[in-house]
Amino acid sequence: MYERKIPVDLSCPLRLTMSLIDSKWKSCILDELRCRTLRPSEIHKALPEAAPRVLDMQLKELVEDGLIAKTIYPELPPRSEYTITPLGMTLIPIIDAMLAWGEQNKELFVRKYGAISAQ
Amino acid sequence: MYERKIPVDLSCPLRLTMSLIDSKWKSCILDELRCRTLRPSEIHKALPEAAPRVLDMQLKELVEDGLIAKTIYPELPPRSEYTITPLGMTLIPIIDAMLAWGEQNKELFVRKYGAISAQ
DNA sequence: GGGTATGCCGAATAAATTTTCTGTATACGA
DNA sequence: TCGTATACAGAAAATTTATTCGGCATACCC
Repeated sequence: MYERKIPVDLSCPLRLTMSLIDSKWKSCILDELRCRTLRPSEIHKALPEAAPRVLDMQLKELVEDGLIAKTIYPELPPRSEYTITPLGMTLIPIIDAMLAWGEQNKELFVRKYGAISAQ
Repeated sequence: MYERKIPVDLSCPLRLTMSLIDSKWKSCILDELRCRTLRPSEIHKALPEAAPRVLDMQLKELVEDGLIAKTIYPELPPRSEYTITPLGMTLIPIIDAMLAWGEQNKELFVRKYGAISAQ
């Protein structure tokens, strides 16, 4: 993946948690997998705005971090599935809180930035 | 600040919330200001690992987003203070949840990455 | 004048992340 | 043989974010 040159201080619990989910699509992936199993192609369909390569990389990192699990079936054509792990499930309340916050305060920022806009 | 070329879809509530706090130090700044007013120099002291220039920029963005407020006193030498706003306070439960999660699962990732390490 | 302290900010550089493009592999069916 | 579908991954380019460097302004004190 990416070799960091500047280490991140993961002894700060806030930054540790952040580091696991603050890539562009990780929180969305966890949200998609919260209560269903999806194949890679289905995840791509669910998040069409994401570049497929990035989705693949972030899925791999989520697996490495133990937040989701991957099952590979020895079939042809190849088939695999992603599921959220018990550890990943413990992040869902945080995802939910962010979803709810965004929903509640949406109008404020639509007014400020437009529905689809720059940060 | 930074002019984005690729717009972010803020109509997704999850990504909207994320976009407000996923810069390197924003969540830490909100945590520092959660129950006290701090001067810029005090924020720098509280987060010594952050490059001062970055902290300044992220403080400015947090003000623009209405999550913190800045008071400038017309004195010399100049003095100013940052406070969290009521809107910013509504994010504190999310910060808290991430703090608690990181605290609870710290050992898992210390084993994996070391206390201070790459993502 | 020279040093301190405060708080900003422009610009260049460096690093990290995302995006795009391309290529691999396998077997099925037309 | 050719096209389809599935899934994965290397490499370069583009973009975004972070870092470093240097500078500005003001008034105080020595």
